Amino acid sequence: MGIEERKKREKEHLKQLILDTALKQFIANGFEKTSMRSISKEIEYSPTTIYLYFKNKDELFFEVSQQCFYKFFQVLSQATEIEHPMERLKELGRYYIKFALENPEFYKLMFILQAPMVAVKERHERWITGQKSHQILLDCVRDCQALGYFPEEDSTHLTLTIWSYVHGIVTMKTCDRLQMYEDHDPVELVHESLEVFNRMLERP
Amino acid sequence: MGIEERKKREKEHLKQLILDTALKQFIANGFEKTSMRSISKEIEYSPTTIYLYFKNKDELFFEVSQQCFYKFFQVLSQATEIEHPMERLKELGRYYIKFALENPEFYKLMFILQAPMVAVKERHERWITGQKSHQILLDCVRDCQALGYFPEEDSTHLTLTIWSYVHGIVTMKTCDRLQMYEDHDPVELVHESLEVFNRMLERP
DNA sequence: TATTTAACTTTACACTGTTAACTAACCAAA
DNA sequence: TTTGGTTAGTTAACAGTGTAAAGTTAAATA
Repeated sequence: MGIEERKKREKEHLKQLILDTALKQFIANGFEKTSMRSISKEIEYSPTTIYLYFKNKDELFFEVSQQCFYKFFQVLSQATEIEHPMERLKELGRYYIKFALENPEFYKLMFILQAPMVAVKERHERWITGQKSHQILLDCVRDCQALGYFPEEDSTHLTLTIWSYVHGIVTMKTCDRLQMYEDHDPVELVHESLEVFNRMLERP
Repeated sequence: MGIEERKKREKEHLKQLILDTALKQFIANGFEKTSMRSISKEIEYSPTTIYLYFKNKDELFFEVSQQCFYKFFQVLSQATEIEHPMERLKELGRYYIKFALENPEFYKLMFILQAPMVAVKERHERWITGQKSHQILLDCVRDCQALGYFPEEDSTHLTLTIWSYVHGIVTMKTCDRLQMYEDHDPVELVHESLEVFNRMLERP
């Protein structure tokens, strides 16, 4: 029965087209200006067709965020090549910041906007994609501790603390709050601050 | 000419009523569900009346955010009583987190949402209320450095780094991203992490 | 060939921010 | 006292949003 197979393929294809178009408009215009109608217009289907493939806007953007997390994971994975865990930790920070500054709209969707989390909650699903990236950082922290760094700190709490800092500086930039430092270039501030933090990490 | 005085008073009164109502609905229902129309309904004026007092929604919520910053400033000011700057720094962190966890909608408006910053940009205005709170932290950091802590770090960069951490952990909680740590209570995680960070700060 | 099913569209509802045109009250000058 | 202008507020309207319900059309099955 190849017909059903073909139909299933076509359905999957349209679903992917919706996702790709959402992602595309999202990069181009941001979350606020990407609507069910604007997506439907671009793919030349009626707005309500999207609802045959996604429960609602939250679900759609949850799945878009999944794709972002996949890219994010790939970027962070680059750092795993570095052998010395402390160097790897610092490189992870740099890759994290690089990704966030280059893809601010992705970053907001992944870590700030409510939409995807609403979907997670309603599905009673675990936020696996997020956890996967987090695991890279956790492993690195544990490797550092095995070498004597951060003795007696709980690895989970320490990981959260490091992640929070990076998340904080990046969010500050992405949400335009570094304007406060009037005579400083925001991007430069981010990098200067990361260096301060790295020095804090390395103190014995 | 007392008549004009009275009229001016009445105008000011209505403007304040709009602001208060916006703030109130904001606390109760959050930004998303607070609309020009919902505010106008509560104060029993037509929706367009608000536009006689505020240029648009961004301006209105910028002014609401100013009020939030005032409260925020007052909370942080409590810490200035503590004499030892290192103790004061840690207490500032606790007050910061307390404020953010108790007023998540305020916090989002102040540090995450675009609306108020759009207004700041259009006004070509300086973000003074934000700077005022920041100054408390900066002063404290400088006092710490005067006592020999964090030698050779640029005080501005260091302040930004500390602020970024606190902002990061708080944003993680406020934006529901601590769900990732499935078997942990989010609020507990925040406090555990703050302790880790405080220990990092105190290392000589 | 008749009936069911799947894929999609049309229509509609209840919202949103915002603009332009209108109205009614008040105040000052002729 | 009447006229004209200003002020404060309203109504109507536009263009947009997410989404549910009902209707359509073509293909698959009995």
